[in-house]
Amino acid sequence: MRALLCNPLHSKIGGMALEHAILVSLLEKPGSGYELARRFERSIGYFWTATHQQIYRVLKRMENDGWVRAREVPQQGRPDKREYSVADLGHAALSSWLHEPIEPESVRHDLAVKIRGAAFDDPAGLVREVERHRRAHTDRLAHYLAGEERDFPPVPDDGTPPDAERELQHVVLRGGIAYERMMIAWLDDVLATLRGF
Amino acid sequence: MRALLCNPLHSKIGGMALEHAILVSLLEKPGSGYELARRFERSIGYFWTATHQQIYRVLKRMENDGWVRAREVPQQGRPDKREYSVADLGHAALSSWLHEPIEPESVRHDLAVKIRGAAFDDPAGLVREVERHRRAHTDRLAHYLAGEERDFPPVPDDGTPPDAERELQHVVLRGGIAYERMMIAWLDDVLATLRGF
DNA sequence: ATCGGCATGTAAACGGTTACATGATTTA
DNA sequence: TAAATCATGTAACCGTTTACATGCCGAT
Repeated sequence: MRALLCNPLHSKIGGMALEHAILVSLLEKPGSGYELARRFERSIGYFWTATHQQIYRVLKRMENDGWVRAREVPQQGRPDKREYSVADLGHAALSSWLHEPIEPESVRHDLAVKIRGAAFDDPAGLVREVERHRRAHTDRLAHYLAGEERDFPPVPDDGTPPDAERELQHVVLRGGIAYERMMIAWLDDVLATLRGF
Repeated sequence: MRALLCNPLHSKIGGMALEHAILVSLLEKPGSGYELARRFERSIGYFWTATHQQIYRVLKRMENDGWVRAREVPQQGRPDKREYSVADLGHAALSSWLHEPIEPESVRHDLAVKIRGAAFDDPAGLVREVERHRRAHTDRLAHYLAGEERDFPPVPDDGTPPDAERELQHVVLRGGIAYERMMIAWLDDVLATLRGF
């Protein structure tokens, strides 16, 4: 018996958000592939990682699809660059992605696997590794807090209308801060547990 | 000029933790591919997802490598199954993975991309989506809390030595609980921000 | 009879990672 | 003169996702 083909037209639901992350970043500010790669090591990169190879490949595809436009920018003292900005098609693609629901993300949490695995090996041996992770998270927290102070100083409410772009960047950053604080507290819990053996 | 080959012997640092998640799960309790797939929808699956196709493929590779052993188990009223358990080589592989450091995981956070993208579309239109996510997280929290009550009831300290396997499973579950609580609080923050426009 | 659960797979497409590659300019 | 930064790629590999596929059993 033949199986039914049941997906007529709609291509790839979910997944593949790199395009969208790039669109958002280019809407916030146009830039070259190189500049995007830099941003993916900072702001945007805190919740979506990508390497320059990936970015160049995807950028090329997006240009072919008419999602972005490139402009040659001659520079002095530096190689020329191709500055990308979002075209109407790209803006529309982002908009339709924003309107389709995505599944609450499935987690990949190596450290949790390690912690449960430690029961069959050497629990105390994991302490150093967990401490390393705790340090990484306190570093990131400090970095986020510094960024918050720098970019989002408290403003007295003077009736000026809120800037959506800015407010939304801030609430995402607050999410990062909450995440790091939660992780640090949890890793303390893990350390206390490991040291109990 | 020729580039130097600079990785002599060690294959793939990082990545590829599915093997290790399977090893941990099989150490906790031997089982068939099908049973593992079930577990990856529950307990272990809360911090590492995998489909049955992936599991069967990896299981076969692990069997070839001598990491796991299969035992044919005839069943009545059901198809026979191949029950896997961890071999010495697998235990050793897990142990060496546990001892090598891993990078604190890089996050992939679709929703954060959406939230920043909403500034260029319709911020208010995201409210329903964020509410959906909030509901998913409260459901998962309730589920975790029920599991905690069921599997980890409070025990008066009567001097019996702590069970590492159990304690470590519990601390991982507490991590899941802390994560869901953090997410719910943050999503409330996001909703308040979105409603402010 | 059909549906859901048990049980095990193959194959294609896609996304991400790593290694390799080039070449200019500024700074130490 | 060496290292770091700017700038842009190609190729191979590997892991993940999705679609397709089979067949038995028990319950409704």
